[in-house]
Amino acid sequence: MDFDRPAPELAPALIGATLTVRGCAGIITETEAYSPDDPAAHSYPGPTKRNAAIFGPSGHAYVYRSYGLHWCLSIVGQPGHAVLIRALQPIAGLDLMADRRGTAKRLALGPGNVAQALGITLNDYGRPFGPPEFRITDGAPVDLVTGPRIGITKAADWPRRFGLKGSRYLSRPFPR
DNA sequence: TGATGGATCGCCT
DNA sequence: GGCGATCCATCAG
Repeated sequence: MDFDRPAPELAPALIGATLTVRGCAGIITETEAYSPDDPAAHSYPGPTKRNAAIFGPSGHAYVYRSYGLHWCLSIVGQPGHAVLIRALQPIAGLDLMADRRGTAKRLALGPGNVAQALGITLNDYGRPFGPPEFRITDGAPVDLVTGPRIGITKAADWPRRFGLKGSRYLSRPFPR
């Protein structure tokens, strides 16, 4: 996987890839692209202490807290570019995920749930993807669906949400 | 130095 | 479908 590219290219490329984190793994079914020219992106105001990882090397994790209580995981592309992981189809470590989630349903649908299921916290801020226990591996080519983004107020209608076509493992359906 | 407002989720009706 | 929980970087004064 070549991470060193703009988010709008990297986000669709990640769909169908497998994300492995410390014994848990899932197929990436939903992503959103955030580029530095995007008013909704955390990198939009330029580098700060909080978003420093987005301006660091590609293929690293950018972790942030959402609404004061959820962790969310993004993957850094070119400087200033990041891709939010919004949903996974769990394929390994289901018991551990269910344990962390407190339920066996919707194990990793929605960015907050993905991070919770995988045990992602600020400890993983800036961590590189690559080692066996923390990596992303390419999947077979897949069909995609595209739509407006979720949960943001600025430029929400930019078609920068990507999903695995026909998947049951989406945080929400895509509009037609 | 204080106020503000999110790349959300789950429970309640 | 509507709302409360709860943190902290950023911005205004």
